[in-house]
Amino acid sequence: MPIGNNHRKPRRNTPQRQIIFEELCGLKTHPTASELYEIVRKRLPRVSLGTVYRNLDVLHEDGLIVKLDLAGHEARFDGIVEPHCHGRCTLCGKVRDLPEIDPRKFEMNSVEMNGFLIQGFKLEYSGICPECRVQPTNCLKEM
Amino acid sequence: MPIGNNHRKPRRNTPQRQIIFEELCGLKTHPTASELYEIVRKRLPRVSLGTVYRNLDVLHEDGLIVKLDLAGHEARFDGIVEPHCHGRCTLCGKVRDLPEIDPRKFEMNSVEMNGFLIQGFKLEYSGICPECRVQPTNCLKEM
DNA sequence: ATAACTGCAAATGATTTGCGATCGG
DNA sequence: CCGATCGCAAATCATTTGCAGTTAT
Repeated sequence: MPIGNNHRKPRRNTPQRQIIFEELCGLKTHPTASELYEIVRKRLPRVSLGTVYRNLDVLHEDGLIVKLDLAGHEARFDGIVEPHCHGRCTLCGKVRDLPEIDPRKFEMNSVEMNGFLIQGFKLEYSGICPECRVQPTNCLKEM
Repeated sequence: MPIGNNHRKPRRNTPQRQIIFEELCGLKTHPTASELYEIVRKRLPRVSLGTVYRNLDVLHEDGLIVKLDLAGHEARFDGIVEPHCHGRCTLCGKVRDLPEIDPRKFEMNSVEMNGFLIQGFKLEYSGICPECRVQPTNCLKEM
């Protein structure tokens, strides 16, 4: 398959998918799959956790929701797809929305954003490594 | 317990811990616990995976190694504790060391660092949320 | 029709933990 | 000594998957 294969797979508009999407978008929090499952269950008592996982995958794949893989925790999901950052409170553990990165602030030790006192950050790049730029084979040895 | 409780717990210098640490520091890659287990096993045939996990925890807790919780993957470990960033290749999946962040480059769409073509990044803050700054109780409800 | 989708239950895979034995300080 | 640590095995926890029945298009 060609690079950049964005063939949208055929999707069906099932009530499960619709309700999972609706409920997620109605939240300002960042629920885990299980938390969202409990919420969705109120409207669809027979829904399964597997269906929630599968639909979150599909919605994420289609760019309709955001999947947050934050350090050392289960995945959390966000109905807001506009680019923004997240911060986890070191005291209560909650994940908060934070405004888009302001690069100049990284020079400082501790800055404030929307009342959130930022003490640290973790930055993870993605892209193409030197080897794969030359010879894009699957070299899945040393990670 | 007081904030900033850094009581160093009493540690014992076991051969297992020593060898796990040595082998990790001797690698330029970022092994998972299982990968490191296989390596350590060559010198300690009777070591258990649980011991590797427990020692990696201890070493991380004591700041002797770095634990990488990269998006959607098992944890990887790094013997280099000097601050630096990591990038995952979207083609081969390998994790690479990258130089410390250069904030100005974030303005661009695609930049290069040490031959690694950076196409995206994920930023995760940590700090104190507005509520906890006022009333630092454990409010572990909505995350 | 037919392939995407569902609920259910079992499987998976990473990590943690209980336990009785061991051993470092 | 004695409690930190070990090996081992079982447990846990999030997530995925196989399957047979269902349903959207």
